[in-house]
Amino acid sequence: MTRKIEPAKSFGQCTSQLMAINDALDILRGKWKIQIIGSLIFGKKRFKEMQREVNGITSRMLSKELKELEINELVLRTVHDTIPVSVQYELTEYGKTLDHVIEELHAWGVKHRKRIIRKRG
Amino acid sequence: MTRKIEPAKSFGQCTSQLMAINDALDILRGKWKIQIIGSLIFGKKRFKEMQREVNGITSRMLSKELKELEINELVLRTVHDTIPVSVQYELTEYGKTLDHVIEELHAWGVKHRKRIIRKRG
DNA sequence: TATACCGGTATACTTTAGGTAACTGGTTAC
DNA sequence: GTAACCAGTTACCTAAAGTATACCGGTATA
Repeated sequence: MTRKIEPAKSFGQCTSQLMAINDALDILRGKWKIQIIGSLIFGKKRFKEMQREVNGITSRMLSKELKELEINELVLRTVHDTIPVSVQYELTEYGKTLDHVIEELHAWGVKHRKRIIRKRG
Repeated sequence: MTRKIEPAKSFGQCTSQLMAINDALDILRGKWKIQIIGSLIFGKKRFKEMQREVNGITSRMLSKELKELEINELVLRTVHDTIPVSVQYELTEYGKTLDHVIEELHAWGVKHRKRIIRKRG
């Protein structure tokens, strides 16, 4: 579940910096979050559509993760009044602000991966 | 992952991008990693010194996490031949390359925290 | 002699993340 | 009428992460 955001404790800037970092990490943490965000980057998707795209995810996990992302206002869920109902998920503008974070994670991850592979020969 | 990456990419490219991101996240994963790195940012520290600084961590967890960081070459462990022995931990140059990632996480986390707190009133 | 610091281990326990599989209520197509 | 698609939910289970507590050999302090 999402870690509860706690008020800054009195002993210093450092602690509140750590909390901010952990707030960010909490949102990206878990096996599926980044993949789900990734699958929404190029546009709206329906539930089953995402389940097909995000390899190996069960409906239970997809549902759970999407709820968390929705609570954090990174993802918007829209129910269309068709018959049968269709449900669209999309990144909010706010969700898109994760761009830079993901970009940095990616850049570092690529370097790290190269380094590890080099060591192994 | 961002818009500068062309939409017409293969599934394979996407997967390897996800892997890189997850490689990076894996290293920062867990309750204590960032705090430990944080406590080393301003210089070398001894084991107990870190345990005092990283609030609430047990020696078991600190030991475990430091080992992982050492294996990933982010932290260097040095045993000094004093009596009794003292052990110093420090960030490697490689470890310091995480600073951009951490900076982005921090920047985003701060905004997120403000947003959430504003909503609560 | 007792106490506390150092850098950790060992053992046992609880909590959480995530997986499995079955099922819901509705709709459409064969 | 039965099979399949949609958008999920429910109950149960396992493995990993994390906690609690005690302990180790060695040294230093009172």
